[in-house]
Amino acid sequence: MRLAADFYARPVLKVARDLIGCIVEHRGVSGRIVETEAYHESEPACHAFVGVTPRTRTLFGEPGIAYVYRSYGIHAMLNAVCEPVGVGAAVLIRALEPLDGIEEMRLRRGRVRDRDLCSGPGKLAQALGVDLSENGSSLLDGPIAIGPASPTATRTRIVSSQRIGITKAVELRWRFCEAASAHLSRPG
DNA sequence: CATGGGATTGACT
DNA sequence: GTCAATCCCATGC
Repeated sequence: MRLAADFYARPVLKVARDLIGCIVEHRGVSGRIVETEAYHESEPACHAFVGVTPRTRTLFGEPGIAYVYRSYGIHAMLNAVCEPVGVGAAVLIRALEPLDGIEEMRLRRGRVRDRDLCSGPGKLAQALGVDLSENGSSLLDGPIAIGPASPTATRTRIVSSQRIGITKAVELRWRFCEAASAHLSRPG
């Protein structure tokens, strides 16, 4: 079961918070989301701040598609596009707790502690095998799937903090973490 | 067409 | 703690 389009067609801050605990899956490899960040066209840290360009076109597309881009020439970053068509906004998936396909993650990630298999946006994209060709693909029926959090899971405490690695709009506390998780990119 | 800057990571001192 | 890798693309001439 996957999250539906109307889940993504909401304010990006709400989606970022609600994605904590949800399950990302790609070709049999999956993990539980423990860290996200929200980005919105109204603030300069968001790629969409500059308007529609070849790079940002995906961000303005249908809610529920993937925005995948290359960071620092090396790493793939996986985002879920949010808000109505025409609004540039997305949630960056920053860390996962590995669930399925852990052996495959180890093969792709090399010799690291299991808690570091997906403890960062570049790491999790590598562990899942997500690449730039999946930019614009649908999370509703494409190769990357996001399913709801388990209803039986114990309710976890979610904390917000400043986003990581940006130089603009640093004051916004648009990062969301599962406080108790051992799989964060950095402590909450 | 040339330039510069990243929503990062891992290796190294 | 410091620092380089590496490439897409936005910007400016």
